[in-house]
Formats: sequence, structure tokens, C-alpha cells
Amino acid sequence: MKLAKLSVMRLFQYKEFLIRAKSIGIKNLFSDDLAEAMGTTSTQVRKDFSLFGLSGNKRAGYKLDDLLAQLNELLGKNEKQRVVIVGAGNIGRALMKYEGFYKDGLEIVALFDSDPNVYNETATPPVLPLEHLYEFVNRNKIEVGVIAVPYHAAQQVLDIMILAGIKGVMNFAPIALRAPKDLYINDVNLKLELESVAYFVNALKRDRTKNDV
Amino acid sequence: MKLAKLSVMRLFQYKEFLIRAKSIGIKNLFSDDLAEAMGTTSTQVRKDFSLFGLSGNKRAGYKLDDLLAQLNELLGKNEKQRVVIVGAGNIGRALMKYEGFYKDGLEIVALFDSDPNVYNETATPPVLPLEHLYEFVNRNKIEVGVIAVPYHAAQQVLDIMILAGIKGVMNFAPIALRAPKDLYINDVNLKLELESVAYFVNALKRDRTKNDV
DNA sequence: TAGATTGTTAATCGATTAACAATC
DNA sequence: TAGATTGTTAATCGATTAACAATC
Repeated sequence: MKLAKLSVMRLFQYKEFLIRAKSIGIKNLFSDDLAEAMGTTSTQVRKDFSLFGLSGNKRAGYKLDDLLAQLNELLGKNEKQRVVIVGAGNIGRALMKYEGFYKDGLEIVALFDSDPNVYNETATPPVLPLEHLYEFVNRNKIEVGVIAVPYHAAQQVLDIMILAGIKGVMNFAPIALRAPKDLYINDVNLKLELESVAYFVNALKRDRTKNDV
Repeated sequence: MKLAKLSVMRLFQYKEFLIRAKSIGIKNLFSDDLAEAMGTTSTQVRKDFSLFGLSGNKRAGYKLDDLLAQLNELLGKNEKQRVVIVGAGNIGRALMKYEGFYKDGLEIVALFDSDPNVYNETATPPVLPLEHLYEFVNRNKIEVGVIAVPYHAAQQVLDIMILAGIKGVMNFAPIALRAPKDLYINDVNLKLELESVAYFVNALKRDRTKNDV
């Protein structure tokens, strides 16, 4: 299957919206309704669906329950995905505390850190010594990891993860990680994202000023 | 100026790398060195530079100090950008505590929340009542805001921000916000990012299984 | 000079958007 | 049926990559 990363991301968002729509009693909708809610176009919606074989009815649009069932199937809601987080700093702990994961099939099973002061083996999820990372991941066959450590530690953590069997990583460290091609890496750089907002605000302001003159 | 969003993002990353390189005494480098460090190609690096008029020397590559100075100029390091965060939950507080912002020109000047239990007017930055958002932003001419509230409150918060004069927003709420075109919005959906990692891990596994058969 | 590197133009790739036939 | 909506094919757009001339 082709990756079509951006389409997949939107499928997750359609799903999110459909769950909300269902909760307020909606039973059927058109691609236009979805587009409107998502801030995209109905063409985009139908294109995404077409890519993944999701189909509706040429007269009555989409049946919400059917669509949702198909999306759940496609996106693998049914398989729980267990996740470890390395780094119990600000970001690691924020993710740990986020309650929204569980109902969508994501389970944070443990955090790891190198600082003994934050160990907490009896918490849920437990915060464990970094040295246990390999063994924990390997024994529990964990496939998804989050790297939320300072940049100078990130590559080292990733190397352990790979050895232990991790197949996909969400990386918050602001560094280009080296990894084999079959590892899926998703870099998220929050400082960069915020910096870019500031940049574009300034850039647009300059533009406006220029055009005013 | 064209937006070239992805190029701008990379410029910030080049800058980050140059600062580290400088700290270990490097004085000159080639596009190839930058590419290697960033996990991209030298063509990409030179293309990015070319887009923004950054030039090197056809024989000796780039002088680190010059390049850094030009990048700082371009990316506006010199203007401090003040930022408000709305929502003092997990994400809002994690961002607040992040120390890396200040040295790159970003200053979190206040958080806002609707829960009186988290108010703290004397902290740095202070956590203030949401009702003060409009007045604070307006009076201090803040232009950048972060939305880190639950999705059902996000649009409301954005509307206040816009009225108060905010021009760019980093939005963590998983919802498509409605806003005039001249507002710059950067959506960051952490759950979605993690879900997609899990998805691609499964998808690639399926692929591999299929090919093995 | 010969070799290495930059900077730019052209080609390719992937994703979005437009157009429109099929059909309920 | 006529009108509305889907699903797909073609066109466009933006970003990346390849090719290569310029030149230090």
C-alpha cells in the first residue's frame, strides 16, 4: 500500500469528527458536511476515501455508522498499541497524563528516565530506570516509542529502542536521528513550530507594510 | 515573499545546528556537512539558501559566523516575540516550563485558564483568569498565542485572541478553527501524530508479511 | 590548471484541486 | 425525470531531486 501520509492523517481526523457527530445523533452525512467540519473541501474528502476504498451512496451520502466502522477497521482501532515514553520531563509527563489516548487504542505502558529522583515503579504507568528500557521493550514486544529526552541523549535512546524491537518512533528531540529505513520516525519539534508562527507573523506584517506603501 | 513554509522550517534547523557547530569550534562548512547533520541533501540545503539569498563561496563553502548572522537576521532572532498560552493543562504547562524558548527570541509572558485553582498572578510567567485574556493581549500588543484548551473551548478562545489583536496561533486543540485568512494558524495534534506512528508501524508490518508470503 | 563546490535551471514527484461522467 | 452527489480522471501546484554550468 502507498503511504499517502497526509491522507491517513486526515482519515484519523474524519474519524474523530464522526465520533462527535454520532454523539449528537447524526446518522448520515455528505462529503460536504465532513469538508466543512474539517476545514477542507468535499473533493479532498472523496479523494481520501477513494484512496482507501471507502464508499458512499450517490444520492444519500455516507451512513455514519458504516463509515465509522470502516475507518476503525482501516485505522486499526481494534488492535491496542502499547507505547513506551523515554524521558519523564515536561513533554514526557504531559503525554503520560493525556487521557485521550486510551480510547483510541494507544496505551502508555511505561516511562523511562535516567534520573533516580523520578523513578516510580508502582505508578500507572510506572517510571522506570533507563537501563531497563531494552529488557522491558524486548520482553513485552513493544513496537512504538516516544523520545522526549534532551537532544544529546536522543540517538543513544533510539539505538537501544531499535535493538529492542521498536518499529516506530515519535521524536521530540530537535535532532536528525540516524536509523534504518524500516524504522518509521515522526519528528515533532515544538519549539520550531512556535518559532515558525512568530516568523510568519512578522513576515506577513512586513508584506502588509510593503503593500501599504 | 513566498511562504515556502518547509524551507523556513529548515532554516531554523540549520541555525540550530550552526550554533552547536560553532560551540565546538567549527569555522567553515560545506552544504554537504549541513546536509549530513540534518539528514537531508546538499542540493536541498543550497536550494533553501538560494531561496533566501544566502550565499557561500564556490571554493570554501560557507563561513559559519556569516551564515549564522544572516540566518539570525532573516529569522528575526533580534526581535523578541512575546507569546501568551491559553490553557494551563498538561501541554500548556509543559510549554511554559520549556527553557529553550527564551534564547531564541520567544518569551512566554502569561498563561490563561478558566480554573481559579490554577491562578497564580505572582508566578513567572503568571497564570491569569481567562477573562483577562482580551485586555492583556490588547494592552501589551501580543501577536502570538498558543491554544492548549479542550476542543470545545478552542474556537471561543481563538475569537477572543483575534479581537484582541493576535496574528498567529499555535493550536493544540484537535479541531479545525475558523479564522480570517490573515491569521496564521499552525495546528499541532499530538495524539494524531502518535496515532499515525502506530498506524504506519502496523501498515509496514502488514506489507512485510505480505511480501514474505 | 584541475578539482571541488556553489547556485540555478529543468525534471520529477507527491499532493491538491478542477472537471466531469456515472448514477441514485 | 431532474437534480444532487459520488467517484475518478486530468490539470495544477508546490516541493524535492537531478543535472550541470559557473567559478573559486
